[in-house]
Amino acid sequence: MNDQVYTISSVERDTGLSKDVLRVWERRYGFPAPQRDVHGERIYPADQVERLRLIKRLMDQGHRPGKLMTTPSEALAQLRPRRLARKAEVPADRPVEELETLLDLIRRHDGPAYQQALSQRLARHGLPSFVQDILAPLSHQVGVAWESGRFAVHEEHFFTELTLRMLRQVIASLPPCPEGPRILLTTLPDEKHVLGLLMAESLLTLDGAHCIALGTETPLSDIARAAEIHHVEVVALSFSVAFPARQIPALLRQLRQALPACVELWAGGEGVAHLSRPADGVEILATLADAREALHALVEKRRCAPLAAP
Amino acid sequence: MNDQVYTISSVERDTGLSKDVLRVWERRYGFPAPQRDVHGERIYPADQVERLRLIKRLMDQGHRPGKLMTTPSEALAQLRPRRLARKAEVPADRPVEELETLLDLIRRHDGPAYQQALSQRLARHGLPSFVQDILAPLSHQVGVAWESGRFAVHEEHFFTELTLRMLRQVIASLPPCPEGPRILLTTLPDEKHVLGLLMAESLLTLDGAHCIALGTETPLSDIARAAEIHHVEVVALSFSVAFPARQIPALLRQLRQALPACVELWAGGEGVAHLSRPADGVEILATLADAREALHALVEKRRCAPLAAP
DNA sequence: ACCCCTATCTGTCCTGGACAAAAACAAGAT
DNA sequence: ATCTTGTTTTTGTCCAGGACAGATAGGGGT
Repeated sequence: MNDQVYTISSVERDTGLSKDVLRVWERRYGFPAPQRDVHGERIYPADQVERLRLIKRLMDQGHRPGKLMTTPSEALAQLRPRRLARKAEVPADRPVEELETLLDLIRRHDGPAYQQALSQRLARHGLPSFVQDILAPLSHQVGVAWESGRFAVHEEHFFTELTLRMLRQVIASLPPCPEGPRILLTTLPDEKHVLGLLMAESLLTLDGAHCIALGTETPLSDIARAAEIHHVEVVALSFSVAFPARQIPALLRQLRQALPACVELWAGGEGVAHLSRPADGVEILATLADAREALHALVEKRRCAPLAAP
Repeated sequence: MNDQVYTISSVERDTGLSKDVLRVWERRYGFPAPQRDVHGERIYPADQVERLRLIKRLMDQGHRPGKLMTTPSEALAQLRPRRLARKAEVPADRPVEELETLLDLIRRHDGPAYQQALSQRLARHGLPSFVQDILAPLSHQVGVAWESGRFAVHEEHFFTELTLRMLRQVIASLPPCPEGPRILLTTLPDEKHVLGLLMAESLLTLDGAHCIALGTETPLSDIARAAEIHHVEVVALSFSVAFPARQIPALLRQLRQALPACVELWAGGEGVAHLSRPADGVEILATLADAREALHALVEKRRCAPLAAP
C-alpha cells in the first residue's frame, strides 16, 4: 500500500531537515540513499523518510548524527534521550498521580472527558494553581512523551488544541483591566507553540495586566511596530524547548535594539530556562511564577514613578 | 538607527523567498545586490530587504519578477494588483458599509471595541448569517488589505487573534453532538491560517456534526493516523489564498491515497475555490454554504445506509 | 472571441568545494 | 573530583554556476 515516494522538498517539509543537510548527509555518510528519477532528481522511499524522522527526533534529544547514521534501525528505536543534565527538574511531589490521569485521557483520545477533567481541576484549585501546578507540568510531560516517541504529532496537536480552547475560555471570562500595564504577547517566527504564552496571559490578566495577544510567529519588525502602536510597556515572548537555542541570544539582542528603551522585553518558556549567557536589557523568566513576580515589580515601579514625560 | 543587516537565511525567513531564489535573482537580474562579509557571505542591507518584501507582495498579486526587478522603487509602490480576473467576486450588497465599521476598529487597534462589535452582530444576525455574511467577507477584506499593503503583519495577527477567540467562545457554547458525523478538521503543513477552518467548525457543529480539531499544520501521515484513531467519517482541510496553489492537487491526491476509502476528504477555503482541475475522490467546497450542504448530504446518506460492516 | 503553438521566463534541483561554530576530547591546574 | 584551557573532529550552512521542466506570454490562425 505505502510505496509512496517523496521529492527532496517534501522530505524537507516532513522531516524539518533542510535540503542542504539531506544532500550533505548523503555525500558524507551514505544515508539517506535516495533513488533518482529520469531527470536525476532524488526520490526518497517512504522507509528512508521514516528513518530520517526518527534520526531527527533523536538528534533533538542530544544524539549526534554521525553516530546515528551508522546505527542499524532496530538499535535506533532503543536509544534513550541523552540530554545535558537538567538540574532543576520539577520536584513533582503531588502532580505525578494527577497528571497521569489527564495524560491517559489524551492517550485514549477522549476529548470531552479531558475537557471536563480540566474544568473540574480548575474549579478545585483556582486559576493560579491550576495553571502553574497542573497545566505547566502537564504540557511539559506531553513534550517529554513526544520526544520519546510515545506521542505522535497528531496527539500533541489534539492535546494542544483542547487545552488552548479551555485556556482561551478562561481568559475571556476574566474581568478586563484597561488600566493595568499593557503587555504585548507573541512568539518569534519559527516558534509555533502558543500554549506557554497563553498560560502566562491568563495569569498576568488575572493579576491585573492588560494583555494584547498577537498569536504566534510575528516578525521582529512587526513586533517593534506593534509595540509602538499599542503603547505597551512590555513585550513578552515565549520560547519552547523545540526552539533552536543557539539563535535566541542574537534574536533577543536584535529585538531589544529595535524596541524603544522604555519598553521592557521579557522572555519566558522552557526554551530560555537553561540559557547560559543572559542578554542585556532582557528579562529572562524561567517560570510562570517569575513572570508574575516581574509584573508585580513593574506595578510597584509604576506606582513610585507614575508618569515619565513622553 | 536602522542600519541593521541580514544574512541570507534571515532574509529567507523574513521575505519568504528561498535562498535559491535570492541567489538566482542576483545572478540574473542584478538585484538584490548584497555586500559580502569578510568571509564572502552575503550581507543584505535593510532597504534591500524592504524592497524584496514589496516585490514578493506584488508577485503574489500576479506581477512578474523580471519586470519588477528593473522597475525603480518609487514606481513599484504605485503598482496595482494585477490578478487573473476573479469571476465570482462576492456580490457585496449589504456588507460593505458594515464591514468598514469593523475594519476601522482593527485599524484603530481597539481590541475591546472590536470584540464587542462582533458580539453585537452575532446576537443580531444569528450564528450562520454572522459567520457567512460578516466574518467570511471580513476576513476576505483583511486579506485584500494585507495584499495591498494597507495592513501590516501585526495588524493581521491582531485581527486573527481576536476573531479566533470569539469564534472559539461560540463553538464552546454550542451543545456537543456526540452522535453526529465525526469530522476531523485541520490544515496541511505550511498553511498557518486557521480562521476559515474555525468558521467551518462553528457551522458544522451547529448543524449537528461532531468536530475534532487538530489546529494547523498537521503532517499528512498524522492526518491519516488520526482519522483512523478518531473513527472519523470526514477529513476536512482548509486552504487560504496564500497557500501555493500548484501543490494542492498533488497533496490532496497523496492524502486521498493514504486515507481509507470510506473516509471522505473535503477541501475548502479561498485557496481551492478557483482550482482548475478537480481531484478524484475529493470534495471541493468553495464556500461555507457548500460545506453545510455537504454535511447535510452526508447525514442523508447515512440515514439511508445506516451502518456499514466494520 | 477562442484555441493552439512556440519562445521566453523562472523556480527548483544538481554537484562539489569551503569554512566557522559547536561539540568532543585531551591535558593540565586547583 | 571538578574546573579551566587548548586541540581536534564533527557538522550545518554558504557559495558558484550549470541544467532543465513547467508556467506564462505572445502571436497567428480559425
